[in-house]
Amino acid sequence: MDNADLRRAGLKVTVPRLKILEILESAEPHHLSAEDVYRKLMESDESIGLATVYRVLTQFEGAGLVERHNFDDGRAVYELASDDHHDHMVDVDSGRVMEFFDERIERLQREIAREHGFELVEHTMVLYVRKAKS
Amino acid sequence: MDNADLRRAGLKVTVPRLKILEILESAEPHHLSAEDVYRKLMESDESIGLATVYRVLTQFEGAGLVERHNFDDGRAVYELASDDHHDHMVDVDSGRVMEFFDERIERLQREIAREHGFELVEHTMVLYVRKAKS
DNA sequence: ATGAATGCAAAAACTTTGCATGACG
DNA sequence: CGTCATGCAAAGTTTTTGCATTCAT
Repeated sequence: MDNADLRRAGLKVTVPRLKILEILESAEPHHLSAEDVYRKLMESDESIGLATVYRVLTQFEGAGLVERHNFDDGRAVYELASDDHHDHMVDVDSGRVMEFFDERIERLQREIAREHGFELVEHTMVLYVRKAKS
Repeated sequence: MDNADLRRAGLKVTVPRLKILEILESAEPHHLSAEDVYRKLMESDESIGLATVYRVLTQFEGAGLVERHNFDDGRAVYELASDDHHDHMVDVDSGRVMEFFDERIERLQREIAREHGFELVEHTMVLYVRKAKS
């Protein structure tokens, strides 16, 4: 029920928004840059402007439908906001991005924030890794 | 002995490189964008091109002299690589960036990588926090 | 002297904006 | 129908590159 998701976010239901939502849902890997989304739209023979892609992604982010991350190569990537928070692990050799969740990290982060007199609002964590030598 | 640092990195000792190194050393806060560095150079009446700033920062990064981070606003910031690794905490209300180090986190990250069959090369972690309500 | 480094300007990459047209509710 | 959304093109940002000149060793 993507329609409902959009309405709930106060956004009109339009073809571009539905298509982009659909692309984000079926994306593998989950992380797409605006260009990635645009390219996939082209492949599906949709004539949707790149500007619209940016606008829609930004709106989606504002509405909490997607999350925006900045990996260390400097371009923004978007990913559908699922309820299950997770962090990222990047294989520096292959560039492959993996997702993982570790409760110990989550707990520790909240604790560290507290120890400094703050409360944790959110966090980003990316582990750059390499296959362990066998 | 910045001279030695540069030579050790295989870089010729030039005015731009020395000046930029100096700026990074005395920077408060530690994190400067290329523009920030450029602006400070202008203030010191140095006529060094912005392109050179980018080139030098990139070289420094390659040489391990500085670290590059991408905070969530999308522009790259550079910071002198000190031996003491640390992570960052950003106060979402004030925008203030703080540094901290926590061995428990470091250890846990290595452990998580290992559990997934990888070895940790490096990592970035930013905690977005807010002052705890009193 | 010779290769590396610089400055400038031009270009590339990424993202945002203005405006007229078209679509949603 | 009124407004909001879109497409296109133009402009903004940030970063990179080409090339002639200058500098370090």
